[in-house]
Amino acid sequence: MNSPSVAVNRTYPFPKVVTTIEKPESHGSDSCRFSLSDLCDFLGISMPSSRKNSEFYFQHLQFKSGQKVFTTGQDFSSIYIVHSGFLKTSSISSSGGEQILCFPMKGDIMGVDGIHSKNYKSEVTALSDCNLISLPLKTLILLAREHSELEELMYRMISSELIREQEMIGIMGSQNAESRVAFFLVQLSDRFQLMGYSAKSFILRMSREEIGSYLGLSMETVSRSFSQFDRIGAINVRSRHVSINSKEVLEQLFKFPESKIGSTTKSRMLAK
Amino acid sequence: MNSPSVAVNRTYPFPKVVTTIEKPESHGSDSCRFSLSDLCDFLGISMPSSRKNSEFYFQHLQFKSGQKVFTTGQDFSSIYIVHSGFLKTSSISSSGGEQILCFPMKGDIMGVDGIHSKNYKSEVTALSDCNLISLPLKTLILLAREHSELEELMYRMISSELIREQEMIGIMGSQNAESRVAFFLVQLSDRFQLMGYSAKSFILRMSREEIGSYLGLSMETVSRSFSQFDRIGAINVRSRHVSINSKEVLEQLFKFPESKIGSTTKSRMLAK
DNA sequence: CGAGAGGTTGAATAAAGTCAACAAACGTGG
DNA sequence: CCACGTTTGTTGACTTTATTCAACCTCTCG
Repeated sequence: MNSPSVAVNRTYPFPKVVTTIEKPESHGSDSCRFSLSDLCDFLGISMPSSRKNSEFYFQHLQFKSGQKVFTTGQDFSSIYIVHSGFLKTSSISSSGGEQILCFPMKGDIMGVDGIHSKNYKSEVTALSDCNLISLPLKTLILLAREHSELEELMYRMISSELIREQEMIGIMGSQNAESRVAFFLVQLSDRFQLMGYSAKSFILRMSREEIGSYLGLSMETVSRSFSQFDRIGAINVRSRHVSINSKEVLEQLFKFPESKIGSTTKSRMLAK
Repeated sequence: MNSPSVAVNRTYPFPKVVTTIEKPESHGSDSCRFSLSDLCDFLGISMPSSRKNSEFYFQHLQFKSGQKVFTTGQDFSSIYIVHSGFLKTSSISSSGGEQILCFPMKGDIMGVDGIHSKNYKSEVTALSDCNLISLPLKTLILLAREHSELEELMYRMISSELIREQEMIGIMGSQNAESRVAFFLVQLSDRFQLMGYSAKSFILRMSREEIGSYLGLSMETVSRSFSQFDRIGAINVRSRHVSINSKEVLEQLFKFPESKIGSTTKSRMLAK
């Protein structure tokens, strides 16, 4: 609970931001400590009655754009919650390629895959300056025992991650390129709305290549889909600036198609 | 804790097995009740010290091939552990198609996606006669509080599910058809070995179509890949009977390829 | 203002999906 | 136990889709 963001930064230096690493003391001390009451507040749950007056602190870490929060194989101890900012989580495939798994933002949980074998299976990189809350699993479990609301929320957040991944598998398994890109835009728009930002107009924090990896497509295909959506008037894209003119059209594009069914299968379905 | 498998069966009848549903009492009572000590034994953990002499039972449910364990949208209360048998979990996509998510077998956990909003997001169907242990979440949480080994195992099992799904996303996002099919075979072989069955020769419990859905491929493509592997001598396939001649070759097929990188990306990687 | 990273677009290619026809396996009842 | 209908799996020919490659554009930021 001492020397806040330094420890993390030092372990996984990132070229671009080396110069900014050595002055974490510039954060006010209250920007590095996050009380239990702050946490409960942030998560929208009540304070545990048993700790109403306890001074209990979590680490509140700051990351610059480009820095890694943790990397594949690193020893696990904490899960992280995004307080602000945008990130990407990725895993390295057997043949060395990067696979983007998700783009965490405010309220998202990260690092759960580290629980299983006590080392992270994925890595997380900040796509913008970020504030994260570090929740050591041991602490969390102890707190959960005396605060069932927190306990339930933990399980629900993890379950929700699982559902998100299931949805992703479904999309990758059955949707064509345009439909995937439409899904991405709708998902992002919904997310921004939930965070209180504009659902109609936003800036992409990730590159076309990262979007492609996330969706299982090549960068060129993502770019072409964007251009196509722009052409039909559903959106306006100008490099990373996106505005959505018709979410309905995007939703149609997302829900309608469905390739890869196999025609034998299809005709047999109709046969009944 | 009464009328064991009936309750589940009655709620989700499956045409094919209707005749076998009405006699669940034929199971001996000890085949329907599964003590805490049995559970700990099965999971490979010690008994909680606080309950060394407690008579505590879980439901031990039997399902016939084809029956559904739970369906999408159904109220959540329990997670399930596979004691024996083979199953499939699937979700229905927005356009009505079935997406297979995994093929649970001995030791696997099912239903975690139900925690988030108190109703299951996927559905589970038995592919063979099965024995499942029903673990009501409430009970499990209470037990976990007084038995940290169980608590840790719970978290680890869920985390492991998340990792499995991440791997699946990686494969769907970046591997070609043959490589996916090779992965499927290797995974299955490993799994059988772990359960003490032959890793070299086994019977597929699922159809080509189900494999295709699982891997994001059409049935025809799966069939062609099988034939191809047979042709090069890596395996022998005869309908659902598979024997593996060279796991090494399959592993190569799985690890090597990697399409969908995008050539622009590729040349830029080399440029550095 | 210039270099380099990031993004777009067209043309060619490869990969997987589609359609169709057939074959093998299964199981049900005569 | 065999015959027949149904379901499941295989294979070839063709089409569609997305990737690949290459050239060019455009932002950004140092």
